[in-house]
Parts: sequence; structure tokens; C-alpha cells
Amino acid sequence: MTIFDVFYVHMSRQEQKLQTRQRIVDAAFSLLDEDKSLSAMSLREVARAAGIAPTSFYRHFTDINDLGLTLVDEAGLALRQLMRQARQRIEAGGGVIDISVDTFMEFITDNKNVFRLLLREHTGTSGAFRAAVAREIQHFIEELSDYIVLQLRLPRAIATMQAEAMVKLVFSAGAEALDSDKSSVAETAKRVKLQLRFVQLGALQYSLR
Amino acid sequence: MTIFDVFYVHMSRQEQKLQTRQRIVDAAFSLLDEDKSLSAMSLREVARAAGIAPTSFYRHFTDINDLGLTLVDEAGLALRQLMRQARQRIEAGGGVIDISVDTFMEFITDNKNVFRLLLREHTGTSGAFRAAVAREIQHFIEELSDYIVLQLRLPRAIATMQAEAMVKLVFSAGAEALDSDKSSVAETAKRVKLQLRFVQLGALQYSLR
DNA sequence: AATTTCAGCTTACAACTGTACGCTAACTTA
DNA sequence: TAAGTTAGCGTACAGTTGTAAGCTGAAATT
Repeated sequence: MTIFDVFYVHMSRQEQKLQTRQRIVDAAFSLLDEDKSLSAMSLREVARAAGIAPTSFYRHFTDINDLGLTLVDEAGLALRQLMRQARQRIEAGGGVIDISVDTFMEFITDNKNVFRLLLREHTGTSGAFRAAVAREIQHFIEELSDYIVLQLRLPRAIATMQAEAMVKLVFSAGAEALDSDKSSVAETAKRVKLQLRFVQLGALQYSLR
Repeated sequence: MTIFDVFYVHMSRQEQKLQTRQRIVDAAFSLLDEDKSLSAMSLREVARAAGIAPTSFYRHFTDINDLGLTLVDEAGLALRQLMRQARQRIEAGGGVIDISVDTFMEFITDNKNVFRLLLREHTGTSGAFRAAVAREIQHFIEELSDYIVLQLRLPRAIATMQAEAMVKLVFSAGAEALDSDKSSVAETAKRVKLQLRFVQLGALQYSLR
């Protein structure tokens, strides 16, 4: 029993456990700020932030790595939801590139730590994390590729290359945005939109060669 | 005096100190492998690898951060040398994109830890390191941009956008290459070359609109 | 009502960290 | 040659880490 008892008076044991687990996950995300990466995050630190004893952590995760993979999964989930949101907005009208980039930038601004996690662990020190993030990005690329084949009628092979280039450019711009203030973010968004147009134009041109 | 005495029998004190400093730098680079980042590198660890006492470290650097910035500088230097090498090869004949990408991939293969450092600290947990790496990349972009203005006769504004997109795509590909075997690297190189062609075609097309 | 399960706790320990302090001995300078 | 400088060392300490061991009391099961 913890000082949080008061919150779970009417919960089953299972629900209590789930809630504690969520508190751990939330605490971990909140710790992943400007100057903390997964590998630098200590079990005790997370436990402290979640309001549990260090050893209680093991009731929920086998490892800090285990928690890390959970965080990457949750971040990937958020990313996929983002895509859906962008598609809805596009159907409501507007340039594909503009809407996509704006939606992405909004996401980053509102979920800095989620995007930071993906960005950082993509080049981080854990091969498992790098692979996990790479998978999430690959999903992203494939969904965009599908869209390009369907809407722009490009051959699959070219569409895939276009999608990959676009996602990488957007992620790069996102990385810049993390360290920028609002007006710089707008500037960065403008630049990446132009670059995406280059890619789009170029891929089309190439497919007609 | 250390066990390395034998190496500096005929050196002045200054030279000896410089050599020890270089040993520290080299040791640090050698530690920056698949699963170690600057922030995870401990002073004692570096000292151990360099063959000096932990406290002797302070005779050469004020901090681990101080050493980190030195490493980033050296890595940036290597990158600029790389560009010069690529330009020489291009003048000797061959497609600009092909030569550039091939040169870059060779560099990564031969200097994994140097590129790893740049890649990792670009999204790392130290704002100072992130900024330092961003500056190095910016140099890279500007040199490429100059080249594009001169050779392809594109307007500066467009050339800059093209250069930025290209460098980001190449760095992305480089990141992939770090985790791949030789044949996959060749595959990755092929893909990024196509993507660079998209950007080039698109920028040209855009400038003619 | 009795028994089992188990989430969270406290205590404990060895390993590692950064760095303060003062010593030594070789190099440099006067 | 004498005095001063300093690169490197050993010792020491307080702080943090992961995690092992065993306890407690409430929830779940019988």
C-alpha cells in the first residue's frame, strides 16, 4: 500500500496494478526531457517519480529495458494515430504536404517527449531500441507509400523511395523543431515543405523519364 | 610518469603532455562504439582506457564535457576533409551523386565511431553537443550549397534547400549503414542515390516553374 | 472463515561514480 | 646547480546505482 491508496479505494487489485504501471510509464515519459535518455534513466529515478519503492518496479517490468520497449511501443502508437488524424484533415481539403507537415509539427509541439524518445533512441546506444524505433518508422513509411501509390498513381518502387525520403526529411525537421521556439518552428516547417515538394516533383519527373 | 614512459624518452615535457592528451582522445573515440554515448562515458573509464589515473584526466580537460566538445570538433574536421576528398574524386570524373555517396559510405565504414559520435550527439542529451554537431552539419550544407550554385547554376535560395535536403538524406542513410553489413550498405547507398536524384530533379524543375 | 496470492515496503550490499587532497619525481627555468 | 613547476599517482569519501532477501497486509480464492 502506498500514499496513493486514497486513489484506488474502489478498485480491484488488477486495476490497481494497472494504474501503478501506468504511473510508471507516465513518470518515465515525463523524465525523458531535454537532457535525459532511456539509457541514462535509472530504475530508482523512475520509481521515485512514480512514487513507489525501487524494488516494487520489478512487479511491473523485468528491466529498465522492458520499460523502454513499452515506451517505444506507446510512442509508435501515438505516431500511427497521428497519421490517421492527418488523413482525416486531408480529406477535409487542403494540400497534402501542407496538412501533413502542419499536423506533424503540432504533434511534436504537443508531445515533445514522445517524439524525443523516438528520435533519440533511433540513434541511441541500445541496438534493440534502435531496431524498435526503425520498425515504427518503417510502418510510417509504408503507410505513406500506400497513399502515394493510390493517390499519385506512381509505381510502387518509386513511391516507396519517395515516401522514405519524405519521412526522413520530416523527421529531420522535427528534430530541429524540438530545439526551436515557435517562430523558428514555422520557418523550419516552411523549408521542409519546399524540400518535400522537390522530392515529389522529382519522383514524378523520374517516373516519366 | 606512467608505464608509457618508454615511448616518450626523447620528448619535451610539452610534447609528452600533448601525446597523453591525444591518447585520451583516441581512447574516448575507441570507447564510443555501438553501445556507448558521450553522456554515458565516465571519466574513470576514459582514464582507464588511456592508461592514466582518473585524477590525471583533469590535467588535460576540465570536464568530460570539455573532452566531448573536443571530440565533436575532431569529428567535424574529419567530415570537412571528407568533402575535399569527394571534390577531388569528382574532378577526376564521375557522377556527382554517385561519387559523393560512395565517398561518404566509405568514410562511415572506415570511421564508424566518428560518424556515430556526430549522429548520436546530434540528437543527444546535451544541448551544447547538439548545437556543436548542428554547426558542423551546417558547414557541410553550406559547402554543398556553394557547389550547387556554381555547377548547377541554381538560385542560392533553392540551392540551399536542395543541399539541406541532400545532406539530411545522406546522413539518414549513413545512420542505417552503421547497423548494416556490407551488402546492405550497398543497397542503402543505391536507395539514397535515387532519392538524391529526386531532390535534384525536383529542385531543377521547381526553379524552372 | 481459512488460506493463498501478491503489490509494495524496508533493509542491505557491492559496484561504480566524480573529485578533493597531498605526494613524488622529472622537466624547465633562473 | 638550485629553485620552481607540473604531469601523474594513491588514497579517500560521499553519493548513486541495481537488485537480493524477507516482511506485511490487503485482496482473492477456496
